[in-house]
This record gives sequence, structure tokens and C-alpha cells, in this order.
Amino acid sequence: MIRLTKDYTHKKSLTVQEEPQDIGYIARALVSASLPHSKPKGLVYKRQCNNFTLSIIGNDEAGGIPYGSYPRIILSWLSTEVFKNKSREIILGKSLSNFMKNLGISVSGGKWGTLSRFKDQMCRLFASTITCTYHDASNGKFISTKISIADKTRVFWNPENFDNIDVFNSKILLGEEFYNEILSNPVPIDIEAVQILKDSSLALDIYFWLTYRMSYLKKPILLNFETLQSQFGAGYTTSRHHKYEFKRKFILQLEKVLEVYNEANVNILDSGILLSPSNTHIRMSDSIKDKNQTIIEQDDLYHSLKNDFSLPEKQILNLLDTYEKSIIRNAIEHTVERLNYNNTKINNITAYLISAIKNSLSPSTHTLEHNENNKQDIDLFLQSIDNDHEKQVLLVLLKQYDIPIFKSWFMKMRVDTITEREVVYVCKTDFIKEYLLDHYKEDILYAWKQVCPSLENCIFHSIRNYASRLEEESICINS
DNA sequence: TTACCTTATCCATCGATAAG
DNA sequence: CTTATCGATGGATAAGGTAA
Repeated sequence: MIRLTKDYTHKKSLTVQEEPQDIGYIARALVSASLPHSKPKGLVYKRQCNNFTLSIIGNDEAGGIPYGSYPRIILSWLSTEVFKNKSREIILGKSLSNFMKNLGISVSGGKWGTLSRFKDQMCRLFASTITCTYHDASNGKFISTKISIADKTRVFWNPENFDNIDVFNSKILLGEEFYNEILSNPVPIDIEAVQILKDSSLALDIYFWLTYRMSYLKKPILLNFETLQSQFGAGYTTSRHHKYEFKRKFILQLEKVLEVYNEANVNILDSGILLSPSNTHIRMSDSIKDKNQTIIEQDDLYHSLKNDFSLPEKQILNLLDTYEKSIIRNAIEHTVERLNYNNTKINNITAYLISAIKNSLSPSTHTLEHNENNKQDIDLFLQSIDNDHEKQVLLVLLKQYDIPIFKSWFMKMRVDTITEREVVYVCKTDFIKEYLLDHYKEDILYAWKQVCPSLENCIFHSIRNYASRLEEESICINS
């Protein structure tokens, strides 16, 4: 429940149509250190917090470095869209006003109207290069991630080149690194809370950070104001006056945040704040929340691959280099689920995992640039099929599903035998067999019923299982 | 440590203008 | 007519500074 003070009731009533507990996401990298609160002077902005450094290089032509609450709102919206659609391309909306209304910002023109300032911040944000560096002091390792928010930006709302066709297709292409960062380290947030706290960039930062911090807090921790200042206090120096000022302003905003996130177990002390384990702001019942709790960080991925799956180091590094973290994580989760589910036997766990990674649980995240090649591949594949019924079923499925899905799953199964009532498929691996069974069996059977109404069942085998079952029979699969 | 101040940002509103 | 952008204004509030 959100408690509203008298100041917010008015604003709340303006956004009645919003669902309570709308879930948004923000990239973890952007929670650990914060953007400037007010207009910075130079073109370089740097912020260090423990072993994490955030530096932003602004683009002079775009105005400089983004600051204030708008970029934070845009970033949380972007992260949410990415998480929802799992696509690097983000569609902004049919107009700037429309876009801003979606974000819950009232629209006004003029030099200091919301439109101009918002436009300015968008330019600054999308033109900036944001670099995150994790410095692991224990082994002297530097992991640096360069995050460019947008690869190419098409701003259509400039009235000079107003074009009706472009208006409805305006989109930005997110930088690959930023995209990966969001997918592998999402922090769930309440969009309504963002709406309420948007007046203060500091409050937004505190909210994002607190939500993230509580999600993995296991025992109480005392954070003194000096630590907090190094993370949140953008313009304050270390002089005594400034320390005092920061403390006062921080507490003021923190109290505001706690009114929204009132389940947070926070005690404000003289020397700092005491965090105790609390419920996260997003309710436990949300499935995505549960998923988020099992987030495996990069190091954990490494250890998991090494200890649980006994992969050689070289192969692990190769996998981490080649595949998105989220894909590997999904594959691990899937494999573990499989193992626990009814004590399913998996002959070779390592091979199963690798196969899961290589076949990626989310084909839609694959690059879409090779559409032409994909079409050729599919044509060739279809030509190689002699059986008319099998081909027709595939054509039905092709209409129903996107090309990447078709390629990832339906091109990796082939009909082995067909009787009047039953069709037997052979799949390339155990993993593909399981996945087809779990996700597409109904649709495949339905497609078959359209082609052969008498059919009642559809059976899947993997090459391995099938081969061992039939022992001497050799099975030919076109690859 | 406190109260007070300046500056910049933020918000709501009005009216003007243009396009469909 | 509706919808969207622009310009201006006044008042509120946040960030950061200063004097006592």
C-alpha cells in the first residue's frame, strides 16, 4: 500500500487510470552510482562508489551531460520496455507529447516548459557515453563495460522535418552493452512510485538503490553518511558544512521514499542509516519477481559452470564471451529445473547444458539482421523434405511463428515414422526434445490435425534416446 | 548547528498558432 | 472541430551557498 501525504493526493488523482503495482525495471549498473542532480559544468562526469566507477562523457553538440529526474525516468522506462519486449529496438510512441504522457509527465511548451527540457535531456542522454567499471581489488581484475545508450537516434518530433510516416515508426536502437546489462541485471521497481517521487532526482536515486539493496540484504547493515554521500551527493564536497547539508537533504528525501516504500526496514540514526532485511517493494507473488531473486551474477555464473557442471575453465570463458549472460543463466535454470522435475534422468548433464545454451531459450534475442539468410535456410530446409504431410505441417507452423523460433526449434526435428494415428519425431538433442514437448507439442499436434484429421498423438525422441532404444537401427537425419 | 538566501528547475495554466 | 506545439507567466520546490 502506498501512503500518500496531502501534497501528493492531487497528483495522484491525475493518474487514476494507472494500475497499482505496475512493475518497471532499471539496470543494476545505473543503481550503483547516480547521474548528476543538477546541471554539471564540464563534459566529463565521474562518480566512484567502493569498487564501482561510473563515468559519463557528454556530447557537446547534444548539450552535455544528462542530469535531473528526466533521464532517470527515461532510463527506467527504457529498461522496462527492454525487459518486456526483449528487443534492442524501442518504439517511442507516436509523438513526443504522447511519449511524455505515457511516462506520466504533463506536457507544456515554452523555454522552461516540460517539452523543451525533456527534449534537451533526451538528446543529452542518448548522445552520452556511459562507462561502468567494476574494480575487483582482490585479484586486481578490471571489468569495464562501455554503455552507449542508443546506437542511433532518430528524433522525429522536430517540426522542420515532420513526416507522417516516420511519426508512427519512430524508434531507437539500444546499444548492445546497455541491452545486455538490463537483461542480465534487472532491478524491479514500482512505476507508480517513480511517478510520485519524480519531483526529486535524489529521491528517485534513493528509491532505486533501496529497492535493489533490499532484494539481496540478508543481515542488518549500517551505512554511514560518508559512504552515502560518495554515492548520492553529487555536488557536495567533503567539507563539514556540506556533510551536514547532505545529511539533512538525504534524510528529507529518504523519508519521502519511505512513505512510498513503507515496508522498507530502515532506521535513521545520527551517524548513518541502518538497513534491516525487508520485503522488496514489488510483491512476492509476481512471477518475474521470483525470477529476479535467482539472479546469478557474472561470478556466480562462472562458479556455477565450474562447480555444478565441471566445465573446464577455457570452455567457461569461451561461453561467457560468446553468449549473453541471461541466456546462460536461463539455460542453467532450465537444466536444474529439469533435474529436479520428477527426477528426470539426463544422460550427460554437461552436454545437455551446452546444448541448452547453444540453442538459446529465447530465440527472439538473436540478432535479426540475417533475415534474408534465414529465409534461404528455411527454403532449403523445406525443399529437403520429401514427405508432403510433414512439409504442410511445417508450413502451418511457419505462418504461426516468427522465423527465429521456427529456425531454433522446428528445423531441429524431423518426422521418423507416421502411422494413421501417430507421428514420431526425432530431435537433435535431449534439450530440444524437452523444449518442444514443454512449449510446442499442442501446436504441432494441432497443425497435424489440420493436415491429417485422423492423427491423435505426437511423440518426440532425441537422437540419443531413440538410437539406444532401437539399438541397431540407423537413423538418418538431415542436418 | 541553524536559519535564511539565491539560483535553477519544475509545474499548471493561459492563449496563440498550425495542421488535419 | 480536435490535436499538438510553442511562448510566457507565476508560484512551488529542490540544490546548493552563506551568515550568524
